[in-house]
Amino acid sequence: MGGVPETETAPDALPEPRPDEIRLESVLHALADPVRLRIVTELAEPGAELNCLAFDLPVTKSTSTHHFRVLREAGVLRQVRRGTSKMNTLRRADLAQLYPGLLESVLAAAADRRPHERAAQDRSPQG
Amino acid sequence: MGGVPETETAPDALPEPRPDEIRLESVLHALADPVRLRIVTELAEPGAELNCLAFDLPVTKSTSTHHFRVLREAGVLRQVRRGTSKMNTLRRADLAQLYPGLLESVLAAAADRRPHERAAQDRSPQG
DNA sequence: ACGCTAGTTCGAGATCTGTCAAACTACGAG
DNA sequence: CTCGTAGTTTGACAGATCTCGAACTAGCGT
Repeated sequence: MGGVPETETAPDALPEPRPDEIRLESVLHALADPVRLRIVTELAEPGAELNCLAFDLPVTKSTSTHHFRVLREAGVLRQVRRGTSKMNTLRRADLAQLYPGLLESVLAAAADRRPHERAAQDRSPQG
Repeated sequence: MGGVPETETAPDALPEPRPDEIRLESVLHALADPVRLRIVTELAEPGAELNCLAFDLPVTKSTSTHHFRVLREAGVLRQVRRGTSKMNTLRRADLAQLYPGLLESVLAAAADRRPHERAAQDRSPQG
């Protein structure tokens, strides 16, 4: 199970995989869940550094913890303790170096899918 | 069970989701499995149109069938009956239009991860 | 010390997933 | 019609995953 080594990326950062430990399958699996994909898209806002409960997730706290752990252990995000909270940031640089364009295309695709809230059916059957 | 509508993309094509039915999460989930990722990378060879057993997969026939179905129902590949075989092709155009750059970056990442097998001694020792 | 807020850990349950073996279907060749 | 090849379907099983509630830990303010 827990195979994530203690990386001294930051003093208060939780254990996360080193770049060479990040596996493509794990990243894809981490991104394949709706809740986690939502976390990642919200975290993709420029300069976003949010604590876990700052997200509007349709799950309980314990389930949130689970999803954040999956994302962290896959190498998608970093969690840093800060007071009573934990700040989350995307590991954009690491992912961009390992899998160039991957995160960007996923974010773009997810961003395209999200506007179902503002523009549900934009497509007219007749064109 | 089968929620995949019959799309008349080709006369002998197996039922597959229409482009607007392809969900990002399903694609990511389909690509998150090592066996399926391998299928996709082999299928990414230019002009590749392979039948199911043309792949060197470490699983039995029934498991192969399962994986091909997952990929097809996710919209990643297309299966066309041809004689006694089924030819598989990537739905590159559809995916590129829906999620630009996604498949490409996944393929590039997978190709970088895989060279331990096909190009192990390919790196020219001397110029 | 006390409580509040943020988050984890611990079962537990329901569902999904990957895998196999065996039996089955479908097409083509002889 | 019979045989072989290609693939599917079914049933089963082990393990992963998502989810929850309840109890627990850790820092901050008063």
